[in-house]
Amino acid sequence: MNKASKPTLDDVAKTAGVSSATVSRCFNEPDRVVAATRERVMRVVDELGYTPHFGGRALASNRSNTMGAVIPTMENAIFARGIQAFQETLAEAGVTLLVASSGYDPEREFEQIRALVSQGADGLLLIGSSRLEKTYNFLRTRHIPYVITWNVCAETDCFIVGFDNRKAAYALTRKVIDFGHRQIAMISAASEFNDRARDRIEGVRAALRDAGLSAEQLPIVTVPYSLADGGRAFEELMQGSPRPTAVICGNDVLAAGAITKAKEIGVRIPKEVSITGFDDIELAEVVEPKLTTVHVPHRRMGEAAAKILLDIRDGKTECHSFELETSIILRDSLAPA
Amino acid sequence: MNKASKPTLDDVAKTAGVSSATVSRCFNEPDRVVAATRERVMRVVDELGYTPHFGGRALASNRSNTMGAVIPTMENAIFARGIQAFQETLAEAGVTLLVASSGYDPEREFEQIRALVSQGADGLLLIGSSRLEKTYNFLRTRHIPYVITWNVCAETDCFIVGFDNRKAAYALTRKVIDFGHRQIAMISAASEFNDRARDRIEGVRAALRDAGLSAEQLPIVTVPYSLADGGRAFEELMQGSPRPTAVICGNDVLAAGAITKAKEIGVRIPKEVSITGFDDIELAEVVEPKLTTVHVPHRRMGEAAAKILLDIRDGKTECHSFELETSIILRDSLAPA
DNA sequence: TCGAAAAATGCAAGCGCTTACATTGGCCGC
DNA sequence: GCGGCCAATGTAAGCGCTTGCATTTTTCGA
Repeated sequence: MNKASKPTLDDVAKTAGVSSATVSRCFNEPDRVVAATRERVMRVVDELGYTPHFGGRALASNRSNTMGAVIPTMENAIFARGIQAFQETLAEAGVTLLVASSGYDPEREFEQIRALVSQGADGLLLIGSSRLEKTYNFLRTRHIPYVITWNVCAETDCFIVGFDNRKAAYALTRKVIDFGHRQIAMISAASEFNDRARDRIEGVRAALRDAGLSAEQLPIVTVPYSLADGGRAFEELMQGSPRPTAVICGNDVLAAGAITKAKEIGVRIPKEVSITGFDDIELAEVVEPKLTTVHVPHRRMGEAAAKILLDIRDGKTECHSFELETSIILRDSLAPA
Repeated sequence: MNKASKPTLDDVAKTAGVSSATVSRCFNEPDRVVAATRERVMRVVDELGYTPHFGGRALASNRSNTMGAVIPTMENAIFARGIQAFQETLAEAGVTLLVASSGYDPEREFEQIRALVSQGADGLLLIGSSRLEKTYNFLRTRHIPYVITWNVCAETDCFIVGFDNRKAAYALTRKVIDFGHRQIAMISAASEFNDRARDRIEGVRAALRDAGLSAEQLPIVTVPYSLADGGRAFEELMQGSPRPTAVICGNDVLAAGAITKAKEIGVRIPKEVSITGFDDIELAEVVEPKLTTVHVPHRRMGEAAAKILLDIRDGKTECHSFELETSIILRDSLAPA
């Protein structure tokens, strides 16, 4: 072993006076090696600072102990919590997580998925269900297990751990209407490649319709995902006529941006205008007034996704998709019209 | 090629009627293959949905095109922005990022670093400089390039892209004192394995001392890192006597938690008590009153770290450590005593 | 105490890829 | 028309590890 390079299994084996197979078994099937030998080997492992070479292992065993996740962005707290839980659950099973972000670009998502797969990801966590056809083709022909999160969808041949964005948005809008609001507007993330945003919009529209309000002329401002975007959108809506008395936001970040902007331009929340969010991230409790929003069990979603992927890897087929419940959290930003 | 398994280089080679070496060269040194052949090969690659096997590649070439990052937690926006920038910069160079989180536990950090290295990480982004001796030993004996971020430190033999937490905290405290505050308290993250927290505390103490105030009896409440923690700590401080007129928080999350709690218990900010944060994440502009804080160029830090790591990988040794400047952002949460 | 079964360990063949070196074939100048 | 050179491609030897099977050692009942 060249001292500038990593020690290998063989180095350990030679130093410990055993065969490389025995060293390998110390790592993979410790029970099959007698304690005395195992301890001696492990001592040498420590001494040499040996770490198994991932490539060699993946090549020989055809397993990588790696899962991948492609999320739209890491900057947004909305995904952070779920991914953190995903990672923790995987880590418990000795599996490493590879994270990549697509920047909400489907083409980039495709590339990232390819990259993760060739990195050896045994399975993938994906956000939502709207992606390029070729992406699905790739996943299918390569038999990559994946679980779709953050939404439920019609496709039945894939694993899903999500919640019903449409239903949740419907319930929330219902609540807003029950508070007496009739002039309702919406701030949404771009929905072109974002089924969560699309479903939320649909939910709002459906609730409006069912309440006998015009769903077609629901004012919607579509923006990217930052706080500042939410503020700008809010300002635009305030210039509309008739001015909305309630603004339903596609997520908490946009809602927080809207509230912050409202203060700047002197619109009192919730006295003049009510605002609602979606996700119930920490931010929702920090803004003043506190945000009425839809609580999403992000952590449970991440954990469940991890478990499903691990089950698939271990050949347990009993694992199935399931839908998590959301709930409406009433706080101060929603008040009677 | 079994149709249930991934196509290999040989499958491509056979189908295209060339040798595996030629296919390999199409990927790695396209210029060395004549255009006609290359196109034919690439067509087959598409047809078969071939993706190079990372393990095989890493094994044969001894390169992985992968960098790793170990951060304390993904849940915290403080790291998210910097890591996002890090990832984007790496992606431009065709390098994949592996992220792991340590939960602020040095032992776990060691394990995660080992895991990333055995996954083939060519380099590592690490947060801060306080970690186990054995971790540094491992890094050193294995010749793993790493860059330390989020702080500057005394060690000169490693690459650093950070800012001076002590200096920044000093300047901020100075500012607080200039506003007339004499009863100052602090809420900090646990500093045992967290040099950023420690340096910030030291900076505060030094400023106090230089202003002729007693640094030794600075009330400090130490907590984990969540919003709720910040709130609890604030409540505790408010029961102290004499009651502080300014609370310096170790980061924006704690500060936001403190502000939120202040409202709950009826303490007016900044009229009765001023509060400051650190980091200048989005949250700082959302809380009411807006947070006076230290702006940290997270994105630039992430980008610079990526560039350094790429330079090291490419054998450019000219890259060196550097210190980024922070600045104080005055907002509404700090007012005269 | 002996032999058979069980437990522990060793042997060696790849896993998919890169790459140094060998081979082929086409083109040049003379 | 021929030798020599270069560009294009092929050959084959590993990279570090796992694992089925072979071999050695231990255990234990009779």
